[in-house]
Amino acid sequence: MNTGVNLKELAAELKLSPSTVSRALNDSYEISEATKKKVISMAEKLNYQPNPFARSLRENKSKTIAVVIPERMSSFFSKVVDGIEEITQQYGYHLLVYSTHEDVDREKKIVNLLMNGRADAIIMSVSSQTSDISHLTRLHERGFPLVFFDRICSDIPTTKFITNDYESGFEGTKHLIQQGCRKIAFLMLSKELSITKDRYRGYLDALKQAGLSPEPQLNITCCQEEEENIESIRKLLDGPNRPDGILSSVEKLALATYHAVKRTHLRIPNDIKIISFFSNLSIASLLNPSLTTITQPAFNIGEECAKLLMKKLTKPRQPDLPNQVITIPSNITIRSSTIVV
Amino acid sequence: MNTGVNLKELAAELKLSPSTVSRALNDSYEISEATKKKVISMAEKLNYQPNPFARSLRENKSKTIAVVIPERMSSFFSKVVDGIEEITQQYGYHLLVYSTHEDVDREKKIVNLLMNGRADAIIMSVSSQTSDISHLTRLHERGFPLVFFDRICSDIPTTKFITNDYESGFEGTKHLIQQGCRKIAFLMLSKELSITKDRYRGYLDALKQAGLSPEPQLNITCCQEEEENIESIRKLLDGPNRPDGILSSVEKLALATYHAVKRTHLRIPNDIKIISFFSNLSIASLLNPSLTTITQPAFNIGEECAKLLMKKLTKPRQPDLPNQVITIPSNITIRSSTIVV
DNA sequence: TTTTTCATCGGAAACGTTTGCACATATTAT
DNA sequence: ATAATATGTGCAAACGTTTCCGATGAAAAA
Repeated sequence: MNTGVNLKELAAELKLSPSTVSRALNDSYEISEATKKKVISMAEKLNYQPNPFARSLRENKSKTIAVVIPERMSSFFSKVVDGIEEITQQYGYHLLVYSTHEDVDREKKIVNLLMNGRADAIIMSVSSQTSDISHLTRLHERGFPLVFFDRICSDIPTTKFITNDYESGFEGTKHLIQQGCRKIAFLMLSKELSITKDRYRGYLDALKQAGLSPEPQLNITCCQEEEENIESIRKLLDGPNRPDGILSSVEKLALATYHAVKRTHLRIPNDIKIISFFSNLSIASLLNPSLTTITQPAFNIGEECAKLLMKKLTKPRQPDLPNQVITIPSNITIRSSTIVV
Repeated sequence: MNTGVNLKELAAELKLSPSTVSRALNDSYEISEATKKKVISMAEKLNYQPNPFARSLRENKSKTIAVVIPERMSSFFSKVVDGIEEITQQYGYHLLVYSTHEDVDREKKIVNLLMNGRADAIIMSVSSQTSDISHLTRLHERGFPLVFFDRICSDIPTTKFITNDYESGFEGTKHLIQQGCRKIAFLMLSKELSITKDRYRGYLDALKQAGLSPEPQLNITCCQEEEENIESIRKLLDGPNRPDGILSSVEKLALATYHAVKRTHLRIPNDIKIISFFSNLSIASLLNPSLTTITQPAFNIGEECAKLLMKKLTKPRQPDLPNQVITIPSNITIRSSTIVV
C-alpha cells in the first residue's frame, strides 16, 4: 500500500515547517491568508491526506462511532443504521457496525473490544439474551458515551431512544379487540427485553380495559430458529386453546406466524387476526393478506441517536448524555390481516 | 472518557521498561517465561488495553476493513456482510460499513475518504450509477487491497466474487420457457451493472435457443423510487405487448412486480409467471403465490471475500490479489409463481 | 583464565499529527 | 528615539506503541 505524502514532505515541498502547514490546513488564525492559500493548493496538488491514526493518537478521538445491533437482516435495524449514517456522514464520522446475532457473549466481546477507544461512542440495541449488563455499566462508568435505542437498558443512566412501545402495544391490542378478538396471543423474543416488557404492559392494560383476562399459555417466547418458532406458533394455533388474535412484538415473528398459519386450515383474518410491529412496509402490503402493522420510525430513531452524539462529540465542553428516555411515536396502519370484509 | 492504563504506567508498576512489557505481551522469544507471566497477570489486573491508534500508527495497519454496499435494506447485502463479519471477527478485524445508496457521488466520496488508510482493505459492490470508475482504479493502482463482489468492475485487475450470473439467467429464462412463456420481460436496475449484463446474456441465449426473439420493449430499467418502478411494470403489464413471463435480476424488482400485478387483473402464475434473483427465502415462500427464486449464496460470498483478504493481510509477504473472477453458484428453487397447478 | 555465546532486558528512535512556546520582523505607541 | 504590541512562523514535545541496537551478566567454549 503506497501511502501518499505526509505533512513533513508537504512542508518540505513548500519550504515551510510542518507546524505552519498543519495550522494552515486547520485554518488557524495565526497563519496569513497568503500562505494558507499556497498550502491548500499544494496539498490538493499532492493529494495530501492526513494520517487518521496519527491524528487520533494525538487528539485522542477517532471520528468513529460504533453501532451494535442484534441482527443485520432486519428492515428495522437496517433503517436505523441508515438514519445514523445520514447524520454522522455529514460530520465526517465513520461507522463501525457490529452484529451480536442475539448472542450476549458476542455482545460482551464486542463491547470489551470497544473499550480501548477505537470508537468515540456507541449506539446500541441489546441482544435478546442480555440480562447481565455488567459489561455495559462498566463501559458507562468509564465515561464512555453510550446511547441506546429500541432495546434499551433502563438501569444505565444515559439517553435512550424508543418508540411509544406501551401505547403501541395498547392500541394494537385494542384494535384487535375492536375487531372482535377475545383470545389474543402475545409473541415475543425474550421476556428480558425492554420492548417486550413495555409492549406487553400495553397489551395487558388493553385486555383489562376490555374486561378480558390474560392467559399465560397465550404468551409465546420465541428463539433464534425460525423453524422452531413456526412450530411453536402452529402448535398454539392447532391446540385446544387457540387464539383468535395475535400481537407480534417483532417483525420476524409476524413472518413466522404467516408461515405457521399456512400449515393450518385457518384463514387470516377470519379465524385469526394478526397485528405486528413491522418496519418493512413494502413487504407488509404484499403479504397475503396484507399485514396490519405498527410501524416504528426507524430511520428517524437512527437520526436522533446520531444527532445527539454529534452534538456531544463535536462541540467543545459538552455535559454527559442526560439520563432520559426519548419517545418517537409509531404509526398503526390497518390492513387486511385484522379486518374481515 | 477515562482511558485506562498505558504501556508506560504498566511498565512502571512492574518496574520494567516499556519495551520489555511490550515484548512480553507480544510473546517475544527474548523475554523469559517468568516475566511474561508476571506481565500478563499484571496487565489483566490493571485491565490494560493497548491503544489501537498508537499501534496502527506504528505498524501502519488498522485491523479494519471497509465494506461498501449499495444499500443496507437488502437481504442479499445483509447476508454478505454477515458472512464477512463471521470471518474477520475471528482475526480480530473490525468492519467499517458504508452504504452508497446507489449514488455514485457518495461512492466516490467514500472511496476517497478511505484512501487515507483508515482501512486495510475494501470489499465492495458498486452502485448502479457507477460507470466512471476512476476513483476505483486510482485506489487499486495505489496498491490498496480491493475485492469486488456481485456488482464488479471487470476493468480493475483484482479478485471478484460473483455467482454464476450467466447460467442463472439462462436457466431461469429456460425454466420460464419450459413453463410455456413466449414473451419474457427482463427487469434490471441499470444497464451498466455487471450483474445485469451477465444475467441478460443468459436470458438472451435462452431465448435464442428456444427460437424466441428478444423484444426491446420487454426490457425495463428501473430506478430508486419504488413507486415509479411499480408503475413502469404495471404499464408493461397493462399494455398491448404484455409479457407472459418476467425475469427479475434483483430482489427489489420482484417485489415491485408483485405490487404491480396487484394493480392489474392478472393472476400469477396463470397470466404471468415470475422468477427472480432473491435472497430472502422466508419472504419468497410467503409471497402470494410463493416466488420461484434464484438464490445467491450471499453469506458464502461474504465469507470467501473475507477469507481471501485475511490471508493477504495476516500472512507476512503475500502477493497481490490475483486478477480473477471466482464463481459460487446459485440455486434455483421452483415455487408457485412459475407453476400452474 | 580468557573469549564467545546466549538469554534477558533497557534506551531511544520512529510512526504522523497537533500545539505550547519562543522567536523573529514589522507596526504602533510612548 | 526606544519600548510595546501585533503578526507570522519555527522548534520541539507529546500522544502510545513497536523495534532496532546495545548492554549486562551468566554460562559455555576456548
